[in-house]
Amino acid sequence: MNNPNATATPLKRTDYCGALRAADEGREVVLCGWVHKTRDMGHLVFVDLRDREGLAQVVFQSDRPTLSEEAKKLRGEFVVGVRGRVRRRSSVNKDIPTGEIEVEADALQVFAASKVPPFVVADPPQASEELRLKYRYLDLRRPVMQRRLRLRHEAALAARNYLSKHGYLEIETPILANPTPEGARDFLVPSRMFHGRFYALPQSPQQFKQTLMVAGCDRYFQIVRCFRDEALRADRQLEFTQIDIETSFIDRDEFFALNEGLMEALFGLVGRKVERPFRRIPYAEAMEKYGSDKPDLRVPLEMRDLTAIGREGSSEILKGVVAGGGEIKGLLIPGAGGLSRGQLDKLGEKAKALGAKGLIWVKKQDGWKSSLKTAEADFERIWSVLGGGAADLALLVADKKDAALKVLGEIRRTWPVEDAARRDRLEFCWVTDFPLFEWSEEEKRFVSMHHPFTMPYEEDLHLLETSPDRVRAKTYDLVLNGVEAGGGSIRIHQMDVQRRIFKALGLTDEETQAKFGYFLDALSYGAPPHGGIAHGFDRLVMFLAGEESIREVIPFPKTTGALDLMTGSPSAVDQRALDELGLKLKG
RNA sequence: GGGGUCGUAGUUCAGCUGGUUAGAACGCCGGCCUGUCACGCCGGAGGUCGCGAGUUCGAGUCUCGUCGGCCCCGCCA
Repeated sequence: MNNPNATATPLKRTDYCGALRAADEGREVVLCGWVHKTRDMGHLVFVDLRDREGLAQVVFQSDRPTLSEEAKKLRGEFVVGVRGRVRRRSSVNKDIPTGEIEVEADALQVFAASKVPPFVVADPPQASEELRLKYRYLDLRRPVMQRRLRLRHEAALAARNYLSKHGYLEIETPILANPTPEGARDFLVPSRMFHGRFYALPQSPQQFKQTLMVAGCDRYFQIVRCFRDEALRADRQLEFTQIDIETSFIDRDEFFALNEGLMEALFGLVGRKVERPFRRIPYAEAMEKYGSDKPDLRVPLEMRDLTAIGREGSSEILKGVVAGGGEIKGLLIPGAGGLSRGQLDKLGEKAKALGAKGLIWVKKQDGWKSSLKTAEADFERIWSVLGGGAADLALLVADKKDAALKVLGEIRRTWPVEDAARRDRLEFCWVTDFPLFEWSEEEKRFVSMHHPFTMPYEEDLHLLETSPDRVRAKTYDLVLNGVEAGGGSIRIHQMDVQRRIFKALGLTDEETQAKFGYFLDALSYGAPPHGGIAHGFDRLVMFLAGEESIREVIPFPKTTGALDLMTGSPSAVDQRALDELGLKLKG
């Protein structure tokens, strides 16, 4: 661009726009950044200049007519350098940190012009997420996004420092690895050297990190990308980042404390207090009380079992459910006794949508009111078990146990938390002792709930062959406000136990050898007792940023349709690439 | 794989039970303006109503299909 004011050599930045303060008054500075906004007053032109640290106001005055003319040509998102003197403003702008000062320009250099951007670069975003993703480089210029990138950096740094301080070494593991036989769908990578053979991108470095324990590394961690070819959600991406940790000679209490300290360090970055130690809730209890394996403890409601009232009470309906092997669960909602008939009907519809046959409600207002017809003594008993008061509402579901827990659990989970202070709390807990196996309807066999290397409780081992579904595993999920923030387990380090697990999973020796060959070999060369965890880094940063989607803290995320709207990936490849890999597309 | 919801100027949206010239705000372009900071004032340009079929005298509006965004279920060891 023709620019008579340009100095012979490019202007060299001395300061960030956003870093200038009243203390810089009188200094000659050079700022480099993007034109955020111009206000052309005729003989006076104001330009807000933006860089990653913030905004500064630059003023061009008519006593330098050529310079002023150049300034009038500036448009949004032009990249410029400005030299000038810092001075106090005649009227302070209290809304921005640099509002006390401005830069009186004496030189301007346009490094690059810009097309008119598809949306205005400003907070909050004035564009749909679709458009923001397509022009992510513009979206990321927004101060809020810059802060999130920085926060993510600081969180990774804090995690590294914390774990390093506790004796953990960050060790890299392969991205090109073997397909995982159980679990999520793998991303496959064809091999050019071996047609018909494939690498897989790791769902997690699980086997490698355990191998590092066998290798004597003792304490490993890695902030590592993981890949799962599954449906995307607000809190799930095809590729995501874990803080992956593994420890030898592990003491579970110490390990919980280590991880709680890590949370303390991370949330300390945003000035949030973390209350320790975290509550520990066995899986079975979590399901009974909250109907969820990741309870949101900000919701101050708990379920109770009322099956005995069905069995011993006067209601033929409840009696029938119990006789048929069902159970009765109750949820007391304090202060909800005033709900109208219409609101109660809505709740009933919601329960039905969740698969319940019906929802029973009970109130105590001028005598008992309920959708259930039964003796007063039954209501008295329900009230006594649930601890109800006059203004309260009780919701009951009589059904198969899992169904009843699920329905009331969902009502509990989505019940609005009125108290703002309560809503803002960080409610961490450990949910421990998940079942080792769960039945797969699809495969008609038991599959690992966590993964096949998870240690069962010794006292449950005798159930392995007779009632595998009743075997508890030494697992632990870290749950924060109803979101699974991390999960891990103590691993099996004895080959004989590992063999019994594989047998219970219905795998033959040949299959296990083919699928886990090297790893079983490794376990038989002196494996230390060990265990570990993996934290969802994106989800944690999301919490730190106060956001509700991990896309807000990932620079270049994919849409829920698995597309990258900026790059257009995934994309087709030409025939030569396929030929080289020995691949042929169907149809 | 299934359900819900959205798609209209560059952007965010409005547009009624189908009706003749599709609007607003911001942005953009031009002009004026010496203290603005959501600058102001005057003027202007800008539309394949996501795409494709269908119903109808007539479709932004109704139907079907399709593509895309978001949310949820399944799935996510």
